[in-house]
Amino acid sequence: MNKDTKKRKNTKELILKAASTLFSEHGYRGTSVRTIAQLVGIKQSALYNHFKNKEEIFFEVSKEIFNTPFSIADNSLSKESLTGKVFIHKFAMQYKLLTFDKASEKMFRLLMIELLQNEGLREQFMSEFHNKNIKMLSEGFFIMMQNSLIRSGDPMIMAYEFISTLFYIRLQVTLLRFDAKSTDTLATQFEKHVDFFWESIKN
Amino acid sequence: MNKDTKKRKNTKELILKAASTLFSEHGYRGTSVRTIAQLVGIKQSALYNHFKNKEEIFFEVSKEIFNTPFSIADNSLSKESLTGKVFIHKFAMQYKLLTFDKASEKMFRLLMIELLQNEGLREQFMSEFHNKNIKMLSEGFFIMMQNSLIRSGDPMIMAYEFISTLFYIRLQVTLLRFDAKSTDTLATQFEKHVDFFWESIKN
DNA sequence: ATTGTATATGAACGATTGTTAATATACGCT
DNA sequence: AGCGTATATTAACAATCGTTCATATACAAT
Repeated sequence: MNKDTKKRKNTKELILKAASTLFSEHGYRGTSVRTIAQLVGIKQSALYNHFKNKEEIFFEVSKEIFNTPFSIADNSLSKESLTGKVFIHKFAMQYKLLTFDKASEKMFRLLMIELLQNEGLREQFMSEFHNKNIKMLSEGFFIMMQNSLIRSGDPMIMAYEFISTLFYIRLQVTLLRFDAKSTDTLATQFEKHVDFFWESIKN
Repeated sequence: MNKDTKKRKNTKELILKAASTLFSEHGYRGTSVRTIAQLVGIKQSALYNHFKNKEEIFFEVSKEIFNTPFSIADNSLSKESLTGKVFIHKFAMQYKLLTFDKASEKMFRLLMIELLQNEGLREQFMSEFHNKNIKMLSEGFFIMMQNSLIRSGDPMIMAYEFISTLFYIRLQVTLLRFDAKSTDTLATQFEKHVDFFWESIKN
């Protein structure tokens, strides 16, 4: 009774959880409302007590993709960036953490699967995933440059160079883990990238 | 009569062309055999005179993805890599060319769309797109190192750093062009990457 | 206890899917 | 000219899709 009550209460959340799992494995089109309902343990018609339609379920799920922010807050940036290599190391480790975090991984997979099928997702990818990081890193490198911690150059180019490798490693990890393959070879890749990159820009 | 004859003759090719366009825009699941047939100008049942089923059409199309090799042949590598920056510049320009080439772009889109839905594509991506390039570049950097053209270090890490940014730019270009947006900002990004990278490794 | 509300089920719908079979048409070959 | 082969059409199929509706059940509030 008590269990049932509890179960009833959070059906909506269970639906979202099931849907996010299925969407991140088979995409929007590859996931049917019947499969979602089955994973929750209800019939498909019951879904419509909680959501208007399939699209709304996907929309709710996809909102989760970009609300896992990097923990380096913008205001502490100028202080952080004075630490030079520590700053970029910290950033890379955050990135690594998200790469191997189960929930983040799921959302990253969903993003990759639907990136070319969903214009809204593309725009969010550009603004939240790319521009935001480029901006933050550019500012960091600019400050480092002003304090002669690194050689002079275009901070945006540096940001590009730095983030692109992180992204590439993440994509590879995601692909390997999707097939339950080992990511041992890539385990230290993030750190190696930080080392190489810092050698490239340091004064 | 003559025209019709010609049309008849290459229906199979027309199907593949139509299918590759549709698959690269809407993915495998998002493309129906009726839509393919419609684009060719025939009824869907006629497709089955040329292909066993939908999957076979996709398979034939996807074979095209990885058969656009980089023109830098393996045997000329050791000679090429002695040119140092010229070598990596050449490589990057090849990459840029493919990025903006219509046919290559289409195949790259298809690859990205189906990457997480098709295990075979993932494996090919890893072996053809990743490992092959890493290997070629690693060997190049190794030779440059032996000839003191660049600073010492792990050639594979260098290869990683070099290819990841190229890939990241290509992905961005592909996304922007998918929405018919301008890629002006990214036009010189490849060259800037080469310059930055060479500064990072040169002796 | 009764009522109202929220949530579940079962059944059905129209649309679309990939595929097949019977049939028609056009072409090259002898 | 006629025959055989290749390729087209028309029609239908079973399956699956997202969605709706009438109805049943359980819970909270009165």
